[in-house]
Amino acid sequence: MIKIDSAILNSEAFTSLLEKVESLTFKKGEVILKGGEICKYLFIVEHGLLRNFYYDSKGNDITHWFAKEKMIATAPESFFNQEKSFFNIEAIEDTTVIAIRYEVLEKAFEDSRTIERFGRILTTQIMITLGRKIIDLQTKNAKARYNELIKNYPDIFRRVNLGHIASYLGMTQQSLSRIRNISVK
Amino acid sequence: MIKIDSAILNSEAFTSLLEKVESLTFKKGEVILKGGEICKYLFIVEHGLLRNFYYDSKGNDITHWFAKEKMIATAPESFFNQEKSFFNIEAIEDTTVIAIRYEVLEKAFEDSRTIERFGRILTTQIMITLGRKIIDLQTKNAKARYNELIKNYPDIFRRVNLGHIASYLGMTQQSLSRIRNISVK
DNA sequence: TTTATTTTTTCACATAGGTTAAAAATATTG
DNA sequence: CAATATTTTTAACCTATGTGAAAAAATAAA
Repeated sequence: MIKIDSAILNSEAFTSLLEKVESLTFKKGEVILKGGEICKYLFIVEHGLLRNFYYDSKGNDITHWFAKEKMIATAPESFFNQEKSFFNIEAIEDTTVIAIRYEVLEKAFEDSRTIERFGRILTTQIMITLGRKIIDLQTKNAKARYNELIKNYPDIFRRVNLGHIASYLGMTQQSLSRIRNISVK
Repeated sequence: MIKIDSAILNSEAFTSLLEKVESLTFKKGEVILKGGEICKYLFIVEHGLLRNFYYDSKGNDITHWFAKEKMIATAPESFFNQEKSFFNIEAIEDTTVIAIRYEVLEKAFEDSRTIERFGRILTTQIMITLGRKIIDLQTKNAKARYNELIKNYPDIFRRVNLGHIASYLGMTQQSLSRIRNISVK
């Protein structure tokens, strides 16, 4: 989950980019991107909550990422390489986003050094965040991953149902339910 | 494991950057970066094999990444943010690298649009690769992760000992040994 | 070679977490 | 408010993988 610093959001270069972006609204439950489509947008969430998910080989719905206010949501591989998406994106709450088209962002990278730099720093930080998630999955058991999540995102359990959180953590809903109840007792 | 396209390696801007980089050689077994230090270099492997690893909460040595010829090795968080490293890097084989200092790279990002773009594209592709590894850890069992690895990196078992590969795959050495022998029979 | 060292395999047993199914709780709708 | 749908919990059982220890095999060193 990547937060964009408001200093950047308020910069001149970013303001100029903002003139070329779209403001979109999604209803709770709405699917914004379906697997197989090419992801046209990079979203920055203004209000609400998006979920990036995919179907594994057995057809299970697996949450890959959540994006709440000020966070970014997209299907990275599809968006940045403009190829068919493995991921789906849906709105878990009524959500408004700033939606940046691929061509607009590429153009902004051409035109503005600041934006290109922002893009590089952003992907760098996403890279670091993903690295941390790999470490968690590689070395922590289910309970430790759960504890990590509530430490970093205490509000998530109020906003997202258990099944989605469980798959995000790499476990079944039943396991998450069991773990969390043992934690309380 | 990220490969750098030779077209980029041969570009003018990159050639100019190459004048400011260092060529370093490491002996097999040599530790190049210790956890707690600040990672000064981004390495591009010319010959040999580097291993990026860390110690988990129980003190186990966990492989995070391998980098063979034309691949990149660094401690991303430490290098890009110039903070103390969680990761260690060691040479698994006698290895020669192109070593780019942080200040040199930052300067190159300032001076050259091409290099800054290269940096952005590079971190984008690393981001995508890490995303794939998360999917594997989240949804595949030990045997499927093993099969995935031999499909993509058939030579790795000749160059790296089992324990390092096992921790990279998020399992014990004994499990990997068991899995691979069942696969054969 | 022979010996020492490192790496890999094997085995018996333990356990975290998966599976399936059902019950309970909660939310949504007419 | 009753009826229906959705989400969460519980429980019994199962399986993949971990654990600890040792043997075997491979590799390196003397």
